[in-house]
Amino acid sequence: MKPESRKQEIINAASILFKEKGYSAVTMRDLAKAMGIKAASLYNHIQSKQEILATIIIELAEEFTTGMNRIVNSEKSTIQKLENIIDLHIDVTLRNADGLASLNNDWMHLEEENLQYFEKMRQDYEENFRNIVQKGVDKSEIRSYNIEIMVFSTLSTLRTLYLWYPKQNDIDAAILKHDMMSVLLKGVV
Amino acid sequence: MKPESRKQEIINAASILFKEKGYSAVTMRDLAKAMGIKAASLYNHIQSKQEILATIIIELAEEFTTGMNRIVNSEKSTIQKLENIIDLHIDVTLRNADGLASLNNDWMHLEEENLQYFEKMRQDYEENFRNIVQKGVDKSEIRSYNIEIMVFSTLSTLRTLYLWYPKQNDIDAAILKHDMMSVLLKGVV
DNA sequence: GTCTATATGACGATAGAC
DNA sequence: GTCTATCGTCATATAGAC
Repeated sequence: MKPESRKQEIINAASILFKEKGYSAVTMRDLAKAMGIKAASLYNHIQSKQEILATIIIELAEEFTTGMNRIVNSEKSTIQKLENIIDLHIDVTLRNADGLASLNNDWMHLEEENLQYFEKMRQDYEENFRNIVQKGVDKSEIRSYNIEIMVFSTLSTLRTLYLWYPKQNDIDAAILKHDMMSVLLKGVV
Repeated sequence: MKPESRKQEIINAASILFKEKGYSAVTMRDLAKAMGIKAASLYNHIQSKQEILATIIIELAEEFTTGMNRIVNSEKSTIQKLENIIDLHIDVTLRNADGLASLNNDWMHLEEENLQYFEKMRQDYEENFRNIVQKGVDKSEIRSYNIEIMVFSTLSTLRTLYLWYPKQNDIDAAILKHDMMSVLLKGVV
């Protein structure tokens, strides 16, 4: 275990609570109680409740953006790119499943610049995904069903991994990746 | 247009607001403003904010339960049953996409009996789904990937339809059903 | 770094006039 | 059926002692 800063401990505790009840329903008193301190004491480590949410979401969104950019710029086949995207989602989910709940369900409570920044990253991510699938169809690497439905279907599954994976006790990450690729790609290839 | 009761108008307006910001972040004052009246006036038609949430969610959950029971008790092949489940989700989504946001994201804010009732229905639904897939694998009607992953993947996509379908302008319901079946089932059959 | 005390405002909901 | 006025509670956040 690396020693965690008090701020990071707060963010981790908040991620769990936000996952259970959502950002708006979690109070600073709830969070303080989970940390074993009083609400006022939280403000020695963080500036606001909003800052906690932004830290959780923006960090994760940037991970996805970085990962997707690397995949897009790689010289790989469409199938390999899709495999890398599945990999990316599974890796992030394993590392921070709790935070992904906020990214998926509470992004609309971000304020101003962070909201715009997040929405831009999400839009770019989806567009990159769509372009990869489209190019695969053009090159006859994958079947030509409705592109939107293929993109939507795959992304829905990957985005919901955070809800499902922590409930599976004894499934190995490597096996998960393999089976996930089979199920998601066999419908497409 | 059928004439709607004032209560139903409130529930419909609430469904839209809950979809946009989530149950906890929507105030009775927000809802009243959307209706063009004052917050206090809402209470002539509904008993509480909680009652609105419960009405939205329980009604939809019962639709899914009824539909699933009919499918389970039918004498059809596994493939046909899966097609019927996809049909069910698309039909409910077309009829009440806004309400499905609450069912998916705000069920944890239900209180007492309604929370238990909902959780029981959801658990039964997933178990019925899993049993249909399992039986299909046993009878070699569908491929034997990891059952949990197939169930999770399909259900994730169907449950997220409410987010995606309203954004697609000109896609016909029949075409949607057909392509959705292809994408979801070809990965399985 | 945590505490007590508190400022300031918003929340869900009710009472009673019209 | 809608209004104004208001109650009691809880929200985020700050000030300042220890």
